[in-house]
Amino acid sequence: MRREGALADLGSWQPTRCSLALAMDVIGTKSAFLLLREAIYGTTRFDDFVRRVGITEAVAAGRLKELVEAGILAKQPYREPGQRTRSEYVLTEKGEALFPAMLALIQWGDEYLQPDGGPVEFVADETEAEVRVDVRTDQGDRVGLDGLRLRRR
Amino acid sequence: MRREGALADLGSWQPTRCSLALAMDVIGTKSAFLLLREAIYGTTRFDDFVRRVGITEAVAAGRLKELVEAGILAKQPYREPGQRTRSEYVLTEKGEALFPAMLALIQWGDEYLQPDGGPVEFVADETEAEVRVDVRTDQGDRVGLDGLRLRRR
DNA sequence: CCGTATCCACAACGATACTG
DNA sequence: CAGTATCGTTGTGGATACGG
Repeated sequence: MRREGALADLGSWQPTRCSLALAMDVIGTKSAFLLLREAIYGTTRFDDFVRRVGITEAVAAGRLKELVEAGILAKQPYREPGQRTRSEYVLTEKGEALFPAMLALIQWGDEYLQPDGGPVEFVADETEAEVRVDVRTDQGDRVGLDGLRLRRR
Repeated sequence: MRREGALADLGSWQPTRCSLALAMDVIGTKSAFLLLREAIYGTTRFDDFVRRVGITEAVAAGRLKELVEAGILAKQPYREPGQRTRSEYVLTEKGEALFPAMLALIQWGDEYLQPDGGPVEFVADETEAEVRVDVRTDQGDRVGLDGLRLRRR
């Protein structure tokens, strides 16, 4: 694979326009990633985020506020019958769209950082089929880094 | 989707065993992500990493060393005919395995953070077909966060 | 249950200068 | 080309205490 040549062909590269750099400006901290993992796992309550992620309330409050401002989480008041009003943080569509990225990182960790694979996996609700993330062409063929090149849009 | 219930069913949760937390301990900085993006784009030389990522030499040197120690990059001396010996940083198999995660983040940024989509895209070398990353069951059906649940391994 | 307020430690990063 | 050295600033996060 001659990706370097392919990149050079693209000419001058604008780091500020890179989508990954923009993404990391929004979610580029460990705590943000772990909060998002929890949100994907279904956690919605402040207290659960704090306990399950293992961060302090101050950090959780700050990060959650940033994620809400970024439109990734929505903070909604709700009231169970007979209870007082509480807050919950739920993923927006923008937030749910991060699921492939999160799952890809979890999968990578399962495979290369865990001695015996990861502790949990996602399965389809009915069929129990395990779900995985991978890279495919629009024809549906799975592809790796070899055999790819960059194209300017 | 009742993921919260599904998670609660899993009982006590060990944050330290989470693959995402382990992954973030290794690549959990903005500069690490951007260096990996460059490596995936085909960059191999110190100087190019510094210029294209837009970080200082000190940061690049430190991060690259960590990525080498983590087994994600390999530092190799090489010599072009008639030139002096240089160093290059190439992705190991472990490093290449991060491609789906990186592409997923880039895709997310393209879609939600860029006004007109991202500046570049990956295409298959021969067919020119655009490649994308998504989540599927092992039967090949694309699935979203709804309709999934967690299962303990 | 859902946070805020302070203080502190350290990690991450930029700027600059310098070396083989 | 491929780094190292030093300095200063900001970001990130832990600990603790406190309030609606």
